[in-house]
Amino acid sequence: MSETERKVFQFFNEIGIINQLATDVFQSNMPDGLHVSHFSVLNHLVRLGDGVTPLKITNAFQVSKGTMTNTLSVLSKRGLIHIAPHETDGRSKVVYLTDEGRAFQKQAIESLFPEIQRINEKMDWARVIETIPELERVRKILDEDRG
Amino acid sequence: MSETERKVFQFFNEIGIINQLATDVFQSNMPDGLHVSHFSVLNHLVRLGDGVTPLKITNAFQVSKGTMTNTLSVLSKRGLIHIAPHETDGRSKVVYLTDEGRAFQKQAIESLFPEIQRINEKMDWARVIETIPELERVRKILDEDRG
DNA sequence: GACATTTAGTTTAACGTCAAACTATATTTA
DNA sequence: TAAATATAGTTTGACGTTAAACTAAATGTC
Repeated sequence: MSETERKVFQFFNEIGIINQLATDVFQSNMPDGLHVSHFSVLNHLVRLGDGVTPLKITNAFQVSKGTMTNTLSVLSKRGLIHIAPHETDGRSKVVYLTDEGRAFQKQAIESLFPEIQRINEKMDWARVIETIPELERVRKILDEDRG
Repeated sequence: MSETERKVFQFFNEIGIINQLATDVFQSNMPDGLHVSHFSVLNHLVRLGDGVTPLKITNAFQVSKGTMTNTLSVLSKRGLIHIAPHETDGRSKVVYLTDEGRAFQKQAIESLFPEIQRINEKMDWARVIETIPELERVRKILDEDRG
């Protein structure tokens, strides 16, 4: 194992641990029976636009179709999205955010602000933010690379 | 939402996506019925030393005790670890790596090297590696911060 | 146009994970 | 030392996720 390989492995290891810790914090801010994965779908729809098919969301998240069926049905039961038949394709459906869904996404993000503030003393967010361009680069390459 | 808050949110979002993509690659390199989580425990034992109680591993991974019971039982059935009674505490146990467990951990890491090489053309690993110190800093702060 | 193939979404069985209840052993306290 | 409390690990029920089988509709091919 070369030094580079060791470091690359360490990079992904750090990413994994940070993700777990951050996800736990985020999850603990989720209400009742809602999961981070539910938020993620809402967030995706807000940021990239709704009126989109389940399959498109499935591909974006690189998740199985069955998972998305389940996630969307929870969101729908909660009234956070509305699922309509596709206008021209009888096999397909179209997913829309409801006002409640948009409100929930906004509120979920804002619920993290106190958390961010609280850690502010220890964490130099400016330096953290400086790593974003490199992380974006990595993310894009991995994303393009997946089969 | 301030610019900083937006960026912090973006940081964790990038981390999450990278983690998902990388985990998927890693998972697809796992044999038969083994999961990344199983590897992670083996990796932890190799790096930080075995001869440790299940509870200690549980705390390190910030995972429920039931989860660890399950993970360790799979690893044990596979012969990758050996679970012995604790010498002085009748409630407790001690987990040891077997030779097979060590070999598996080594092999799992090495199975990623071709993957790393393959992406080499697109990815400037040197720049990626430069982010590690900042990621370590973030990880340590989040880790200390958890309740 | 009929039949085969592809595509979108659902269902099912298995498994990882969690929280909470539970068992067994240690420790504390009275 | 007896009873209460705390601790280590297991079990249980619920749920997210997966792969694979399945249904229904669209597209391609002859």
